[in-house]
Amino acid sequence: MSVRITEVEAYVGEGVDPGSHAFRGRTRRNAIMYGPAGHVYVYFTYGMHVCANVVTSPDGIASGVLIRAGAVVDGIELARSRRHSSRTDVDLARGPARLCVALGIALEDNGSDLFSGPFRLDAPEAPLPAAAIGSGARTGVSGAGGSLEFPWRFWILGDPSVSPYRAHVPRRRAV
DNA sequence: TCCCCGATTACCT
DNA sequence: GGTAATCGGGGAT
Repeated sequence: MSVRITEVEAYVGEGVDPGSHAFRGRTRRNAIMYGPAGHVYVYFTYGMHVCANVVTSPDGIASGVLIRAGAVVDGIELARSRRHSSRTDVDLARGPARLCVALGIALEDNGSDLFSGPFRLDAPEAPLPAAAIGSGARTGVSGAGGSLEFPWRFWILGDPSVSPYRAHVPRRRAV
């Protein structure tokens, strides 16, 4: 099956981007981010969800682009069977964890190569004009990393498969 | 070891 | 619009 990617977020590396898993340096979890570009960095979060990034920098330098949402292009029956709780087709891959379920991306796919592994990334048939792409603060990232200091969320304007923007500040435990 | 909280989602009212 | 679910990462002790 395939999706057309409609929303992404960029994360760069060590000591530069406080929203990045690699901000504090290399760990077992983020090791793939430090590898060569074109590999998939998959991580587990909230005790139940999996999200996927494409590594975008040369070997030794950490970075990644989180794939946040997509619209199913082919294989919609398969996507529906994987995303049983999805009420509408537009929600099948609307959100980073939902997208992984729809595409069948699991933790064990961490590190897979987009040029030789089970997943592939194609260029769009026709590039979108810049005016069709929105940008802003990243979703769900606390602190400065989630502010407009790092306006590295990009989405296709008006596309219904783009995940809803959460403007609220992450909850903080009351004193 | 302990402990807080997260690159979220589904389901409730 | 609010919140429970659920567990591993990694900083703190």
